[in-house]
Amino acid sequence: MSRIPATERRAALAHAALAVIARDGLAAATTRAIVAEAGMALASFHYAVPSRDELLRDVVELVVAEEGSAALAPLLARAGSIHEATVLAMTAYLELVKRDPGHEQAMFELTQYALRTPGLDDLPAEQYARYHALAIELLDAAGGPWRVPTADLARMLVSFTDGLTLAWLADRDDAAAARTIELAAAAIASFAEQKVDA
Amino acid sequence: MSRIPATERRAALAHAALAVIARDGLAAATTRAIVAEAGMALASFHYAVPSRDELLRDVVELVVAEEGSAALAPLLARAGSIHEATVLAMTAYLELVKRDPGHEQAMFELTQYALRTPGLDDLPAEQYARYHALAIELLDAAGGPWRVPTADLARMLVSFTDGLTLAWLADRDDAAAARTIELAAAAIASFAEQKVDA
DNA sequence: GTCCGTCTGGGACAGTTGACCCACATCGCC
DNA sequence: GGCGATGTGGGTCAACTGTCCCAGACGGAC
Repeated sequence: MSRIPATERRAALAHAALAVIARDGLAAATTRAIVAEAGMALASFHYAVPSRDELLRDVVELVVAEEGSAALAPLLARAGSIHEATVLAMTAYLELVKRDPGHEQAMFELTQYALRTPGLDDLPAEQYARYHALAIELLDAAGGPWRVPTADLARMLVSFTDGLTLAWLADRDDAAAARTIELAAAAIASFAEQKVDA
Repeated sequence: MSRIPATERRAALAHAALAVIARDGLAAATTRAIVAEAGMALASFHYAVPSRDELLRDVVELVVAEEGSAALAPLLARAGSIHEATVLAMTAYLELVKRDPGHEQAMFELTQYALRTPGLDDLPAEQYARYHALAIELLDAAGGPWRVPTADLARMLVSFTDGLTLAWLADRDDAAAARTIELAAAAIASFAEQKVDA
């Protein structure tokens, strides 16, 4: 094993941990499983990271940063109507989930774990603040102005996406998920300013 | 310890397990913690239940049955408009979550665990089928007929409730949750038949 | 009152876990 | 070319886990 600075190892361990969690679940993400995934010796773990929980904190931050900006931002540009844009964006997101369900499930597991763990219990609030901020960006890009505060609509969009994912993970019903997206998009589009017809 | 038939012990263990999971999380629900909560000897565990996973299956079924029918059904009767009824129902549900957040989080943890565990991975689909069926009942009771299939709307309602819960568990923002409910209720009410104005 | 199946309690087991320690290799710098 | 800081590897530790075993206590049927 070549010599690698501790900071790099720490990042590599976070990536390895995420891979293990996505594949086998959070419970299987033991220090041994993580270093095996990273191809390191067990001792490197506690040399690079004070504790397992500390590494999981890194993992959550990694997931939020990566998942958030990289995956969702570019989806909303084209498309004519707001309804269409919303459907496209949510469908693209669901495709992402379908392609790697474990990865998405890993996020939920990490959030639940963080909520239960002293010292990590501040993370979920941060995590969802990031999501909500991202949703605001998306809604702004999608059209607007909106008849209701964009922040409120953003929170609804995030809630909706989470619920959609959870339900699909549970029953893997592609068709039902698509119909739900259609409905949700219609609901969101109905809050657009210009759509008020009465 | 008085003599108790195995079937009763099994039920008592399931309740104890749920209590432990709600309080300390799924990871803390060891066989020892569960029997301690139930006030039993460790040996009683494997006398009453073949394995820990088998008990967790009981717990999921317990949660689905109890949570589902008992908590949500009676909430929707009164109220004038569909919008108002929806707000009332969702607010009541959120109150339930606030009163015992651990209980609600336990459900998510159990679902995630079941998805990862061979032999339990059929449970989440069943669990969500129950939720969806319950939501259909609620929507039927709330008013209707609806402009879209009730089943689709039900799935949206469940997704929405899950997402709402998840977000609130993460940031505990009561006011934001209330505003999200308002929006969601408006969205759902807009799918009511008589509300078509155009 | 005897007996047999049901239930109980304490103890034990092997396996796994997070954390740690210390002797050795390697690197950049003087 | 030596030297101190930085990284590595193997082995080890106590704690905890799910599961099991067995001797005994209790209950009701005869």
